[in-house]
Amino acid sequence: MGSAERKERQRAELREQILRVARDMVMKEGFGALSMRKLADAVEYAPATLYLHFENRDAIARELCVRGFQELLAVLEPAAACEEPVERLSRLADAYVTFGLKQPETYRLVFMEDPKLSADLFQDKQEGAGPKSFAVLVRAFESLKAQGLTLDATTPVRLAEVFWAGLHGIVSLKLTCSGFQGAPAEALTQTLVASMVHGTKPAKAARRTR
Amino acid sequence: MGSAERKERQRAELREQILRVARDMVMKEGFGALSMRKLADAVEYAPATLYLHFENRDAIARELCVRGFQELLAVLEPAAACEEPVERLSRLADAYVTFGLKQPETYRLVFMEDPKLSADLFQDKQEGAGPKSFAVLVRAFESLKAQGLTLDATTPVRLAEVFWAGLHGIVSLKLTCSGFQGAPAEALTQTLVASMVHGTKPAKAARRTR
DNA sequence: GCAATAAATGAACGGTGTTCACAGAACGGT
DNA sequence: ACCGTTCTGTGAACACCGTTCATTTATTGC
Repeated sequence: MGSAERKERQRAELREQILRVARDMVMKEGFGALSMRKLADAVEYAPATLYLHFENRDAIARELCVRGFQELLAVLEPAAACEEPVERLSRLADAYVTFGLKQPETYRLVFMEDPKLSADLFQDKQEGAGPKSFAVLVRAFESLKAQGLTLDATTPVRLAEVFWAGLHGIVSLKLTCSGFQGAPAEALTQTLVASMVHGTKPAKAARRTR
Repeated sequence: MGSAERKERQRAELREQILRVARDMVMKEGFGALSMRKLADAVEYAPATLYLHFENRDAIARELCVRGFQELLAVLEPAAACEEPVERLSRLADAYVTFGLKQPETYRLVFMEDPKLSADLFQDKQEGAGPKSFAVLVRAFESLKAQGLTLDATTPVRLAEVFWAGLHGIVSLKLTCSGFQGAPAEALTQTLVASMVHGTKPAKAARRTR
């Protein structure tokens, strides 16, 4: 009688295998080079079979997006554990940028490809990796604000949005317009951190800027 | 015999027409929807004819890129004329972001599509719109630094790079992850400006943050 | 073993960028 | 006015692409 469950399991397993192979292809050659036919070839099924498990190519991309974002969240979380607020922000920034540069194609897929793919990522305020990651940043700025290290008139949420934009800008310009910024990404990152930490004693953050 | 020149002129004119139509198609439906066949249809030639004027599709894209960047430079230049440094930075930021949001597909093509397309844009330090635009930002930060309104240990070039990254982050996140940032782009922009203007009296910039 | 259900597929449709042998027009020289 | 060259333009083909659907194959419950 357990055969129904077994079939279910096999189904899920194939689905998973498809996603694994798709992920590999994306990481190696980018999302643009992910074709249903090559993917089918790689998992040794006919192309049409993929459509028994995914509505279409975009559905696969969406799934890879949420997983990619989960990976990002996973590298942010250790950095978020740091107590000292400025240091925490700095580590979060480093973790974010490092992730983007180490996994350029994943980063592209999640943040730079198609609005249709990224749209869902920021819904589901409780569970999704998007809101969770963002919340980590907001908390960092709340800690900074508590120590009077942020712009007075600006909320932590707003600061987090701008900070994220800065990080995303650094990563995505490196990925797309590599010849643009002269400075290495870590230097830019720390300048960004220093820029967003206002107030009495930015000495520590400023020193890392050089 | 002026006929050689006339042919040259006709050739250039057709090339121009192809680019005009291509630009329209990109602005309306995005670069992804620009197909050589549809383009050939629109200019009423056979697809193969396009290859007499452009090496391939990417060559057309590259040309559109440099023109798109020229348009951006054209909206930055008026803002750069402002005397007061903080106000100048603020206007530059607004101009940049407004351009990106008003011409999303052009912006995507220039800054978010393919490194191969954007690579050239930042070479040619004298003539290119890329370096020229960047220089405008650097000058703005030089003015700020002269008034002691920037991070001490950081060069104007570095600050300009980070600032550009911030602007690019704001625009590109709006374009790709629309549901992400709650605040409108202008608000984010002004917070970014306020963040990068350090020193004695950021009151003016800070007020615009709200 | 048989009927029913699920999984997998081959072939097709309409689309893409690109190439190339070929046709046609325009030209310069005689 | 003719001819050979040179440039412009094209139709047909190649090799891909995502997606659909009727059909076949395998698996299940009885």
